[in-house]
Amino acid sequence: MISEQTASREDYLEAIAKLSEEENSVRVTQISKRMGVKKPSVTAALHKLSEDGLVKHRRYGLVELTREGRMIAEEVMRRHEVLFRFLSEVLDIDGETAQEDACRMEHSLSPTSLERLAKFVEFVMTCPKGEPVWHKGFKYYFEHGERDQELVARCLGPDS
Amino acid sequence: MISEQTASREDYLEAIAKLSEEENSVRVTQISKRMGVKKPSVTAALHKLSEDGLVKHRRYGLVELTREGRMIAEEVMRRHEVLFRFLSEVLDIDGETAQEDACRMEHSLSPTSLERLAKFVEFVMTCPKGEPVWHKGFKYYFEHGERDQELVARCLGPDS
DNA sequence: TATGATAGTTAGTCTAGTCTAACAATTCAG
DNA sequence: CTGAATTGTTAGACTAGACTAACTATCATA
Repeated sequence: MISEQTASREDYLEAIAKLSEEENSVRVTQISKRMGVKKPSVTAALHKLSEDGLVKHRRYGLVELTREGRMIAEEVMRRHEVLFRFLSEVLDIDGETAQEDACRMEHSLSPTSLERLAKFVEFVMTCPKGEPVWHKGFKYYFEHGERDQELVARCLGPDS
Repeated sequence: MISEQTASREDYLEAIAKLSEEENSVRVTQISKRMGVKKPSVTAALHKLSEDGLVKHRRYGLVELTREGRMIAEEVMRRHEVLFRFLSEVLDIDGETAQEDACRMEHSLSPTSLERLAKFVEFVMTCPKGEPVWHKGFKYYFEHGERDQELVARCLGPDS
């Protein structure tokens, strides 16, 4: 289960999943608009995804994900979410760029790296003492091109 | 300059660049082997890259990158390198997985995120005090599923 | 220098994914 | 309940990128 999908197919599944959350029914035109693709392309894609049992779609009817389709879509959305949070929260990249990059990279992150990256973001963003000093130090570093000596000094201890 | 390339074209340029470093001349067969692609595919790709002025190649002859081709290849290799180092050194992903992921993601990282990520890796791996405590804490965290209280305690100060 | 091995190319096929143009179904207003 | 507007589909063309089979250069060596 959770067969390998192309980037394009993953994008369709993801778009359908998001539209399902936002609207109470999903139609070809909406998918077309959201993905910036013409309607015949959507019809063709739905045909193939239908054949593979990932979506339900009858001519002129509504579009729905099957259980398997939804699982794949959720997997893709998770990859997107984790990448987006890493880029925007940890690296402090602006939201628009982070979204665009996440959209492209979400198709090429292995499960191993995904889980590790998720842990990383969680680790950094839920430090029990608030924003870690080193993270402030990093922001200073990429903004000024050099380390903030005051923050370095606060990073005490022989091996810290 | 540095026109947009497809993933496949970037892969060819990258392979040619690496072979140029390793061997003293580059031929179709070598590219074919390295990329796991049949020779006619290489010929076809070289044709197109030639037309666009990214490689020099005469029938039955050697393959070389033009100045522009080399610039693109170096850009791609930099993306690969930065992603690889992030995955393997910061996230502590095993080398093989890190290489595979870097190979796929290297085609979808924007210049903005690339530079920020490079700074991040540099910041983490060249801490003036050696490996940062928080980084050890992260390794403990993903190995054990929870924070090492001793390390948390060492992360002192009101807002650290 | 002739010849077999190796290297490279050409021609043609296939798949995925997109598009346009034209047609068909559905829906909604009057 | 009928016709225009909207929505969706079909048919057909195109591109990128891969493949196989068959052909052609090139090279090395006897």
